[in-house]
Amino acid sequence: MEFYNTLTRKIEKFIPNDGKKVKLYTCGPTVYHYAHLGNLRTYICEDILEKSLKYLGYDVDRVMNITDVGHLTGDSDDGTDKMVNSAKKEHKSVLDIAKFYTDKFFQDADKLNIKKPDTVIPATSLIDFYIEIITKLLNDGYAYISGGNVYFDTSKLSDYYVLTNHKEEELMIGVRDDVTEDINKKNKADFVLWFTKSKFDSQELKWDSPWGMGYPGWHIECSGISIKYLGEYLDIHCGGIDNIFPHHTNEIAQSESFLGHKWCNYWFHVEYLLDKRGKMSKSNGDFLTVDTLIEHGYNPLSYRYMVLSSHYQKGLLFSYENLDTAENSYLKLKNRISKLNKQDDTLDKDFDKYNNEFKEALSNNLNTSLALTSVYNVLKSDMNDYTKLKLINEFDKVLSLDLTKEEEKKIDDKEILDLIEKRNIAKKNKDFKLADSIRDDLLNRGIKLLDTREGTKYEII
RNA sequence: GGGUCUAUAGCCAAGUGGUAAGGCGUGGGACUGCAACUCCCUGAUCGUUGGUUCAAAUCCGACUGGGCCCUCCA
Repeated sequence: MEFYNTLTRKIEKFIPNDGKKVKLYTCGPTVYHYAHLGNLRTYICEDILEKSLKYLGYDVDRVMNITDVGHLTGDSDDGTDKMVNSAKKEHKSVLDIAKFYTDKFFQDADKLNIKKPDTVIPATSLIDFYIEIITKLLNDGYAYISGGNVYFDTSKLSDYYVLTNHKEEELMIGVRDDVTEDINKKNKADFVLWFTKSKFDSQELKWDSPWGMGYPGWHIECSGISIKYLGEYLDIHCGGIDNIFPHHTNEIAQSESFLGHKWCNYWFHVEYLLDKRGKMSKSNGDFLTVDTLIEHGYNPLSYRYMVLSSHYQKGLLFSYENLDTAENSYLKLKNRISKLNKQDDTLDKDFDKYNNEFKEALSNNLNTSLALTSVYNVLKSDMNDYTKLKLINEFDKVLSLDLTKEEEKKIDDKEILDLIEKRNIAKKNKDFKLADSIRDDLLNRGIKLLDTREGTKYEII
């Protein structure tokens, strides 16, 4: 298995710390709003990573956090936590909001066949441990108190910028004009570990700490949750590319200073979903969600297909034209598969050959586009249908496109058959007007007639 | 300004030194009363430019275009 490691900026062979056991951490959602399709692209790719590792024989232990505290608002610097903002707007408590959006997130993920990680931890559940980490960092001289807050001192590290290759002198201050410089910091890159006083004072969630009532900084939760649930040595840490700096950079700084050794060997980052205006985000561009797809009549899995047909390291342009293409391809593919004969047969000797081709695609930096091609290659091969179905079922453990799942028919079969019979009589009498009107009426009800050599059949669309 | 990813047919995209997979669409044909479905056929010298090599889309250099990051973001 090889994939691109942001830490070394190379495609590398993946070697876990402990044989076939993989410790995988993924940054979870900030639950103050719906997840948009861009967010979900990352989770689809991470889902593929987890399932690929398992398919290739690894034992994966995966943890995801839920950020239910401490993320500032981005739309403007108006001094409220995003969670608090939403809570006020919707007249609910902060934790109610968090629960609502957490549930919604997993429902959406489920519609895209994204498996829920084994362990999902809300950030607010581990405050004591963050305090423990911060206390040690203070004692060891990696942190300092200033203006009532605890800061991480980045000058104590020789390679704070490992992940980005930045040079501190070259960094611009205040790139975004809605952010003001914090005068309590000793160094430009220092960041807050614990807030007791901040310009953002309307935080509702506060906890007692050795430094006073307050709340944790924006990066400590991932370090804390990861170390607590996956131990001191992490194999892979995932997230969207926007997390590389500062979030993941800061996680490395605080985690390794706390642990006293290298923490995580592989960093896996997923590129953006773009629209004509640039990246899709909560404050820019069209805010598209799974519900948007459904409202427009798309199968959510068509979006998954679209994501898989691209590569996680490439920006993917979202447009309805591209989605139409994906849906069309996806439905055609399912249709071809549904025509395979389901009778038992002997397993073809080429089973392994195609299975290995699929595994190689995954091993090759998670080449999902090639993995999809494997499905087409199987369909085109001269193996028997039984073997084809068996292979496609195996592939779908990773692809998760419901490739062999038949739609449920909830329609009165007898009524349809009667109408088909009526249409056939009309056709025989060359009353094409009546025949076509029956066909159109059924189509409007979502029933498509198929005139085949074996007679007229129908399918639900 | 610095960093990072990226550039293959109308669109998505494979290719990891030996003269361009696959999917969708388009056009043509078969099938059909007409259509849909299905099947067959159909397309590109790889952003530009130097270099290395017997040989480069693939390696090296320069340039150009696009995305993103530089304390909200997946």
